[in-house]
Amino acid sequence: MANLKQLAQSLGLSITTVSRALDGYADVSATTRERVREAADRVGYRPNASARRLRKQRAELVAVTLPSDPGHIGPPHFLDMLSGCAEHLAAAGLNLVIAPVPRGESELDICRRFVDGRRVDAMLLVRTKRKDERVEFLQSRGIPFVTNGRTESLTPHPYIDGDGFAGFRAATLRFHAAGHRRIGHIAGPQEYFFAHDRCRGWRAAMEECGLATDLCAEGAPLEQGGYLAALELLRHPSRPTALVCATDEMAIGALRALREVDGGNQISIVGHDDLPMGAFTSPPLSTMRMTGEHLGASFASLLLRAIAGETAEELQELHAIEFVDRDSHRRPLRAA
Amino acid sequence: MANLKQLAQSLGLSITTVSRALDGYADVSATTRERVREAADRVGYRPNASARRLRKQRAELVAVTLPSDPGHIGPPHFLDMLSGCAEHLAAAGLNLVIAPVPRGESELDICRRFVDGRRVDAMLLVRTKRKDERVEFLQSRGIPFVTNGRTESLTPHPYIDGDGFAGFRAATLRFHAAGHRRIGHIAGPQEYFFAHDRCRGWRAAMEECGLATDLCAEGAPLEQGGYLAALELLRHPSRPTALVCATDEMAIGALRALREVDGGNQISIVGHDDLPMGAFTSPPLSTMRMTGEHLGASFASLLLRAIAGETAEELQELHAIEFVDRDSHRRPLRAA
DNA sequence: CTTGACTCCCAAAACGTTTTGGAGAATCCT
DNA sequence: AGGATTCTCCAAAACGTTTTGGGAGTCAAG
Repeated sequence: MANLKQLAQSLGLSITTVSRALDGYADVSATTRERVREAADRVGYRPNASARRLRKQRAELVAVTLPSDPGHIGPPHFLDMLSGCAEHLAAAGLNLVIAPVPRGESELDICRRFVDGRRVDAMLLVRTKRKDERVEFLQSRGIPFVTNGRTESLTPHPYIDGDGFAGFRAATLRFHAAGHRRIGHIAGPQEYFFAHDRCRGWRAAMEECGLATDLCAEGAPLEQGGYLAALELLRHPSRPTALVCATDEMAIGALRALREVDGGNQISIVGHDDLPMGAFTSPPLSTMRMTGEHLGASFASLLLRAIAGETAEELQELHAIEFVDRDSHRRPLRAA
Repeated sequence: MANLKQLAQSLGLSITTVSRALDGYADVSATTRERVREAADRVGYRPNASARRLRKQRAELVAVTLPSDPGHIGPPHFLDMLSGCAEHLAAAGLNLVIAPVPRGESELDICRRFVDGRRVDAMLLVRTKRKDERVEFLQSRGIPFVTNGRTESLTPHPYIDGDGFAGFRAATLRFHAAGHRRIGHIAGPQEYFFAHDRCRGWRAAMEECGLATDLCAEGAPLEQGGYLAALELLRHPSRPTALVCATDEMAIGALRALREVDGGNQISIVGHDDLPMGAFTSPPLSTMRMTGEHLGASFASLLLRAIAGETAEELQELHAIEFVDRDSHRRPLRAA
């Protein structure tokens, strides 16, 4: 409630001494240190954050930009991730501000505002694109940041990501091993790294198996996008018998398309993200997800290490993808 | 990139003039104003946020505490709500920081830290309890805040909430009108206002219809809580034929219990929240939700008005509840 | 020529903290 | 006793902005 000056006056000490006592410096005697601390507790003194930030030239803040483009925000785990991240950051004295992108502004504008206005010490980026202007900007400014998702940036930067290539390759190979030969891919917008990475994984597997890679349709990473893409693949002269979908939401849209076209249950399907609702679709949606326990904490920890000055190469976490097998990936394979 | 001093020097002006030019004061000539603005643009000058905050005695920050108690955080819309809220606040120059509660600390501790450390100008509270110590604290400090959910606080405070009482009363009456006589309620923890409010709505309807109110079981507001509560009600000598559940998650748990006990499909059920996954349960879950378009924006707007000094009474928004009818509320009613 | 109003600008204070660079007193060593 | 060392403490600067309270200069009216 009070400030340092008043507290110092009431104790008959200088501002300096009170400040140092509270910070536990050794150059104030144990006696006065205790006296100061007790008085501070009694008055409920808390240093004024703005003043400290100005003096220490640190904002004690980190921002994460929330993409608002395609209707909604990431998987439902996303808030939990953010929350875990914020909690971990808070333990290091950093608060997390969420920065949605208002219409008419770009994510780059946001970064600029936060960085150049010295509003934050570091940034968190999600939904990276293969060529991501935010990354380029932050690199040019030399401000610490971690991305959730890789980019194709030539100079390395810290990230945390799932190995979509390996995951989608494995899923495709598994379909092949189960006898499928016409395996389609429902892809997300290819400017996003994750979408392109997953697409590459599918393509790699198909080529390893000597199969054609024409059964691929791209759509918005939403239910509707998956629906439309699936309809497109179903119109193909030789229909797919299995579908590997870039996201669960798209997979759910694809399920709707399958139901409409042939009553469903004919075509195997697998998604990615492990959305809770996947457990309730019919058939229950088989899916994949990034391994790892406390992703939010990892994210935060990478950022803290980046702030501490570790080099980008040490700060790249690529997590394996694991299958979450339910039912949709093992529809009976009928002869063509 | 530069600060006011450097910018002023490079222009041969005083700091004062540059500052006032940028803020558009009338006491600097149009000519110099333009000159300053153009120079500022060229250098990419942005005022240092910490300095401004210190001087203006405003943190330009708002915090929302994220409850971490029961495993996860609110309905999935929650992040969208927060995002909309943050966007609206940002337009007024306020940034939203999310403040999850670390283990070992209470939400009250968080409020204290943020408020007494002058880290925020206002607060947002979610998941209110009937008697909420955070509300009491903020009221005692006189800092603006808005809650998402009402409380039983004697002195009024700004809130935005759904009319759970009316919604659950209506849902119960509808079951009664459909011929149900043994209508059970699966309640959330009664210390939460929303849970108690919804329970009261059910109870009021039952009493209006002259029905006993003993078919009520309380549980954690999670799938498992609903499951256990449903099992409890199903053990009752005269089983319910319909179930009104405090949340969709609990309703989904109840559906699982029903499936296990009698193969499901015998008992009508309705939840609240309109979780996306409700569309995929079997039977598809009928539910309710708060009316209103941009809840996040409303939330933010209430807060801005609170900061502007409007009185609490003008800042209470109670939204009607609307039904989202799918299938689970109209199971055939069999004779007892 | 003086007065008052108006225009454009600025020096300095203030916000509340942290940190620098000592100062004075006590203690230790020789 | 005298110098070196250690222990406590503090005055003042600094962080970068906004705001206060004028100060010159110009112009028109008296």
